[in-house]
Formats: sequence, C-alpha cells, structure tokens
Amino acid sequence: MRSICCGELRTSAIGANVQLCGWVDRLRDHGGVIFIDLRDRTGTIQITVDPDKGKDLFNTAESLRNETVIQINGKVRSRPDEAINSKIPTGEVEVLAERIKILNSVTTNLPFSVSIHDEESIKEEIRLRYRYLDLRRERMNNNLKLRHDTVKTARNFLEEEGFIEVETPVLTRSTPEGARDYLVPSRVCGGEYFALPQSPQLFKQLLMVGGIERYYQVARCFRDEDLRSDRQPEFTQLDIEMSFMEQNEILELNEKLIANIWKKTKGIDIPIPFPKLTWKESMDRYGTDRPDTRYGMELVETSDLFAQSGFKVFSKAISGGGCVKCIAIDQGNASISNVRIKPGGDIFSEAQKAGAGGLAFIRVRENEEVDTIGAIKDNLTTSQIHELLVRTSAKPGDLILFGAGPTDIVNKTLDRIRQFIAKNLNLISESDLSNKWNFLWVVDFPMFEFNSDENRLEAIHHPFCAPKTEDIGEAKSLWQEKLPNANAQAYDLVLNGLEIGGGSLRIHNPELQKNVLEVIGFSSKEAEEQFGFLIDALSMGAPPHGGIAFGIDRMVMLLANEDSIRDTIAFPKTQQARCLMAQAPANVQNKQLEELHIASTWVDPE
RNA sequence: GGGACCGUAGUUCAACUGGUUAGAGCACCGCCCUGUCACGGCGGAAGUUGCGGGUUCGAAUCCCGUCGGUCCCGCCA
Repeated sequence: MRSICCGELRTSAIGANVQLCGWVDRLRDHGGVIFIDLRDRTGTIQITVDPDKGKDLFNTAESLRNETVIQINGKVRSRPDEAINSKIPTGEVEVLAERIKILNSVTTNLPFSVSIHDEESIKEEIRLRYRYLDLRRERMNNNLKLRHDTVKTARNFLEEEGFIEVETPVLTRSTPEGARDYLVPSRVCGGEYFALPQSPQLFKQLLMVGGIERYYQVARCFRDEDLRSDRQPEFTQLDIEMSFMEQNEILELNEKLIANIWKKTKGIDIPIPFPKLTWKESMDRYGTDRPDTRYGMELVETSDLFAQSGFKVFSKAISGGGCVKCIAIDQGNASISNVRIKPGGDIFSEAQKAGAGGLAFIRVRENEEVDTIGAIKDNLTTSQIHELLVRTSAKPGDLILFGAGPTDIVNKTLDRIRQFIAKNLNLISESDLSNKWNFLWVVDFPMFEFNSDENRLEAIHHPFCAPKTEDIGEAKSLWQEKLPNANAQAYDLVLNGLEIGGGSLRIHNPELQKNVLEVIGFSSKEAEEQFGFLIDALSMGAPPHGGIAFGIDRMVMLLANEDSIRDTIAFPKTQQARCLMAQAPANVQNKQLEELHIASTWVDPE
C-alpha cells in the first residue's frame, strides 16, 4: 500500500514517485493551494495539492478532516528556500500530490486532537475511553515503543547469557500468603477455583528443579488489591531465575542487564556495580527500604543525646522503647516558616499522615545559638546543642526537624518529610528528573516481620527466600530457633526512591523450607496441602537457585519520565479497576454462572 | 473501608459574594484566501452545568445523596 513512510523522506528522495499512507494531521487550505500534513508512526510530511493537477483531486483535498486515513501518490520535490521548515526532520521536502484516495473518513466529532500541535492535557477519563485515539498520539506511541525496546533489550541480553523464555500457567492454585487472588471458577471441577498468579514464583523454582538452569519470562501477574498510580491489577514482570549462582553473581548479571537497557533505550551509560546498602543501614539513614539517594537530608540518630532530656516528648519516646531522630534542612530557616511546621501546616500534616503526634524543630542561628519552643530550649544544654550540630553537620540558617516515638513511626515520618521537602524545595532539579539515575541495591532484608493484627511472623518477601547461612548455622536442630532473627539472602533494586525489582536466593533444602513455613504459622499438614509439591521437588535433587523480578511497567515509567504506569500500558484500568473502553468488568448471563456452579450474592445498593 | 480534590458545548477552560440570554480557544459546518506549517479572515451551529433531591424569589455556584475520574491512607512488594 505504500512505498515509504512519511517520516523517512529527505532530500535524497527528491524526484522519486512515492506512495504514502497515513492520517491527516492537519490541513492548511489557502484556497489556491492546500497543504496536508500527513502522519504515520514515523513522523509527518507536507503534501502539497496544486489546483493545476485537476479539479477532483483538489475537491478531495478540500474535503479532508483531521484524522482521515488517506493514501497519496506523488513526486517528492524540494521546497522553495523560503518555505523550508527547520522544525521538522522532513522540512526540506514535500510531496506534490497526483492522486489522493480516502481509505477511511472521520464521520464523528473527535473527542480530542491527535496532533502533537494540539497536545493539551486531556482528562484521563476521556483518554481511557478512547484509548485507541490516545495511543495514536505521539506521547503514548513513543511510550509503547520504549516499552518494546526495553523488553527487547532484556530478551537479547538474557538470550546471550544462555537464558530461555518459558511460559508458566495463568490458571493456577490460590496461595494463602501475599495479596488477594483473582479467582476463576472451574466449570469442569465444580466447586473448585483457579487463581491467577501473583507471580510465577513457584513455577520458576520448579523449572530450576527441572534443570532449565536459566529461565526468564515476560510474565503477566495479577493482584486483586486497591490501585495506585504505580499499581495495576494486572502488571508485567521480567521474571528471572537461575541455578548455581551466588548472590553477588546474580547481582552482577542483573547490573549488566540494567546497564544494557538504559544504554539501548536512552543512550545512557549507567556506572556499575551499583552501590549496596543493607536493609538496616537503609532504615537507619533514610527510614525506608527504598531510599531516594538523589539528595541528602539523611536521618540522624539522637536518642542517646536526649535519653535523659527534661523535654518529656523526647525522653519518654526513648524510655518507651522508641527513638529520637532528626533531619537537617539546608538553609531551612529561610525556606520553611513556622506556620508550615506547626499544627495545621503542610509539613506538620505530612508528619501526622505518617502517624506522628507532633513535629519538634530547632532553628540553627549563628555561634551555636538555636531557636525553638520553650519546652525544648529550656532543656537543652550547650554541649547537647554542640553535639547535635556536629552530628547533623548543621550550619547557621539550617532547620532541624525531629521525630520522636516508636522507631517505625519515626522512620516513616522522617522519610515522608524528607521526600515532601525535597519535592517542595525542588532539591531534585528539572534536569535531574530525566538524567539522574541513582541505582542502589538494598540487601540483607530480615526474613520475617511481626504482624500485630494476626499476632504472627510474616515473610517479608515470600516464604521461599533463603536465610543467610551464617545466621542459621549448620545444625538443623537449631534452625527453627534461629530463623525468626535471621536475615534473608534477599535484595531489592531501588531507583530514585522506587523499587523496580527484587529477588532472593531460594531455599533448596526441604527441611529448611518446612521450618520456614512453620515459623510463619503453617502446621505441617497445611504446609503439605499447600506446598507439598514444592517440598517434594526440593527432595528430588533441587539445585541451589535464585532469581529476581523487575517491574516492567515501573521501569518504563521511569525511562519515559511519566508519573503513572498507566501511561506505559496500552489498555490500563482505572482506580476502580475498570476498563473504560471495553467496559469491563460487566454482567454475565445467568446461564454462564450456572455452568460454573456459582451464584452471585451481590445486591445492587439502591 | 477511610480522607482530599475534580466533573460546565466534541474538547480545554471561564462565568465576581447565589442574580436575570452560561462565555472563549481548538474541533465541527458554511463562505473567502496560491507557500503555509499551531496559516489567516468573515459567519454559523453546538449546553438537561455528571445524575437525583433539598435550601432560596432565584442554583453551574450553597447543602445532602449518588455515579464517574485522580491522588493518598489502609491494603499491596
């Protein structure tokens, strides 16, 4: 249907007869001559329609609306010198139309303009309802290309490294740990249900037992939890697993993979190896396990300084088993007013949202003088002030904000304030937004975390992560006892404050696997029922193995400098997990339910 | 489950403190225009102000409910 693409035409094509297909990007009708910007996925080219070429041709051209699909024949010629458009790559040439064929016309009002020239911010609701039009726009078209390039680069790299892609079931069994499952009723096995996989975790481990040694998959994963700008009910992981690899070997391989992706998609050289931070260090210094290291304002421990303080908020926090930590904001006295850090202020509310009861502050003045509320000032000694200034490296003009209370709340509060202030004071400059890539491995996660609601230990990643061997020792009889305090051979890849991947070495010893399940509250009967096939497999010559999974949607979001993963997915769902275009989910016929042996208990709220 | 913001023409926005015919750009329709490139000029059509109820002499505006969208907490790794 076409001999060349619109965006490919250059002066080298002058004189050639070409046949082009595409959409009318816009039309400039001068009465005597008509210019059509014809667009396909490669770009736009100016088509010139001259009245001398015939009445019919000219009438057809006059009737064209934006987004009409046409095929044109014509000769490429250079533009007059004064009419060269240096803003577009094809701006030195144009095609003189000989024939225009309308392949499809636009008969309804377009909900929004596709042309880059009218790229105004359309309500997302409208974009999602007419997603096919939105995809035709340059922004989404480019994002999908970028996504393709990302995945293609990963495939090429992994192929070179001896990995093969293996598909795993989408219909599988529900597992008790983790997120809520999407369920699929079985027609054949009445009363029983499949679940859609939250990840191919167990299958990829079993592929290792199956001797595949090096597996990957671009895997769709499903989680029936509430949505966020970076969370969709179905999302894509680059899922990787390998046998006979130490943790450092796995990290090294994945650093190369990531460096490759950034190089191929953005032309950016990412320095490897990536820095590593232990989970504990990350929590101490940033209050989170996914720190944004593009700016400072690290958390500073001051519990020992204020343990005996007459300021009760501080001393009680510590005697209650918690801590007092602070962050120093460079020249914060000038940029942040008291109104903002006192009740009702925006920074104070951030602290509140994290669960903090209050937000103590100290303003640093000249000569180690400070300003603060009376209750704190009256209880501060000069040596305490001196030590505080040394630890925080605070200078005159700086503002120090405190979190005091249970350690998890303090960390959460200061993490949140740190991020809020960084954003608010533009500590990440506009150019950094697309150019600064702070990769970081967070390693040595604890195996378990106490869930106070259920009064039991929970696996932090999942129950198949291997503990560090030095933490549990060789003696099997002591594993059960040592496991709760062990760290895992687990790692997360963090980029600019977002987790883009995570993985671990897996347990390949059936006894240890049973022990771990026991620690998180599985009886041996339950363990057998739910994970018997895994434990059996581990008993039949399972190789040491481990792996990682990357969130492709998030990775592409960051590469594309977008704020939502919806802009990296062709057909995403809304926050209510609806597809506005296909109108899914939708009702089904009763007959279908009967076949599936299920009945709805849903009552329409009226 | 909870909190915040939003919903006006196909679309992006406007409409003062509640005030009389709800405006403008783009798109659409018609006419004019031979070198534009976000072409230009003249004219036109286009609205159940998401939906339902209430307050009021009077509601796009205030109140309640509801539907839809976004962000966040819970939830989720």
